[in-house]
Amino acid sequence: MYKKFFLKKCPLFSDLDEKELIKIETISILKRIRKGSTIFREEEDASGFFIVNSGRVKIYKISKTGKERILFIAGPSDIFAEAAIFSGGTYPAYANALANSELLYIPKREFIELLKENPALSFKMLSGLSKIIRRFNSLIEDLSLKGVPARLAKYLLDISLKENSDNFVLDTKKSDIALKLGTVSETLSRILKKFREKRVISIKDKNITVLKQDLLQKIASGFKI
Amino acid sequence: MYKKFFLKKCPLFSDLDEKELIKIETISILKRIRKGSTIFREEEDASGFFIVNSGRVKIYKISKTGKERILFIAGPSDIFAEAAIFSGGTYPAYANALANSELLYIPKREFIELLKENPALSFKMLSGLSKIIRRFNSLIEDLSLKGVPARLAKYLLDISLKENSDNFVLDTKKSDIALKLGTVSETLSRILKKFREKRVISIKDKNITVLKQDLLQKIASGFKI
DNA sequence: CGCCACATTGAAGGCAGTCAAAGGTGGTGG
DNA sequence: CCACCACCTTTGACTGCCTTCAATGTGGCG
Repeated sequence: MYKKFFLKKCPLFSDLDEKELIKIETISILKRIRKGSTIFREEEDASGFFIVNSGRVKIYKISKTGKERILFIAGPSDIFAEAAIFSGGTYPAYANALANSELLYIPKREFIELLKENPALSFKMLSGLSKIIRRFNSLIEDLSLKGVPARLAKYLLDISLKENSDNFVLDTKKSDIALKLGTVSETLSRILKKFREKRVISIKDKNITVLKQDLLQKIASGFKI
Repeated sequence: MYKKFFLKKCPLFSDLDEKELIKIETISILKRIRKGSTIFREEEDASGFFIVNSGRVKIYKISKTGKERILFIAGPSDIFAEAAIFSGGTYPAYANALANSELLYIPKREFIELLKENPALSFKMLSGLSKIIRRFNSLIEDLSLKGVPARLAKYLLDISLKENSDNFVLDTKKSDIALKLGTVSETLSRILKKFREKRVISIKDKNITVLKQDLLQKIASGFKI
């Protein structure tokens, strides 16, 4: 069936056998979410977690002053809110669809039942959760050790690495990239301009070419340009 | 036996029964670490994880510029480096003893064997890991949404809550507190001075009294004094 | 007493956020 | 097909927080 195809692509379930997959498939629910819709809010009761089939979902916090901080943008085959279901009964952040999205919803109650029956699944999820810890760890490092130019440099290098090319097109609007980097669009704009002036990159709209990868790497590790 | 007593206090194992505890006890090794000693370095092979019996251990990163950023100070019954053993084969940070410390070391290989034989253990650990994720989540929130005065206010409130008193003595030197709050001692000094001037707290050396808890709470959530 | 580590204070400078305004750019409806 | 609108992006000016550097203060201990 349709859903199983997506389950297989999710690292959390990638090692499961056919029988286990079918079980998860049966308890999961396919949800179509319209762009801009809120999937859940912070403090809301966590009734389950999600896997992204298609589209993009932003997971974010809002400060008392109304400022938004994106923790994570979940794309196809990413899962989110999975930590919520073990400890605490509420979601720790907001989730909102950046595009029309197709999500697989796995209800907490049924999934926990499943875990109890399939202990091997627990072990696999341990590794999944510790990957999240790694990601948070690196996010903390980024936030506390580096300034915005370094975070941006790292972000660009990451894309360049993933696309395996010095030339790539941003798939996110710049104001969202800014939020993801923990800054605002104005600052992002200025720093991109600086990078361009220093001939570190060339940029035309969303089209970016890395001109000096070595320098960009130095900037990513804190070097001031 | 001696070791089991500490295992029980650790949230990760709090749900385990007697038999499971004994098993972990048998594979664990008691280590005495002298103040100032390095327990492991970033990128080192992760051969296992630790539980603090007594003493204090700082987990920190070092930036390219040599700046130190404390991620976490582990005290009695805290565990650290547990995420390292599931994903990635190396430690993601440095660990150094702030005081003479007694640690319980749980070797990775044996522990994984144990998990395979005792699937229920995995399930219980899931909840432990997700608690850690919650903690990271709140750390990220602190770092990215708030300024130093707010972080300091929260830090003081946390201690006050833990000690269950408006009056307490700092057990850490101020320059280390500064690092933990992601700032430097000069800034910490200035903000403490400001708090004192505004009569939010009174402070004499390491002795602090919270005078206006409500105001301190407002500061912790972003209010500017 | 004098050293050492830690703490405090002052002055200066930079990074980044906010506010405001002026370009784009794409989509919609007339 | 064009005009308008909404949204995004860019730029400028300003402000404030925090860091850095440097100097001074303080307290413990040999």
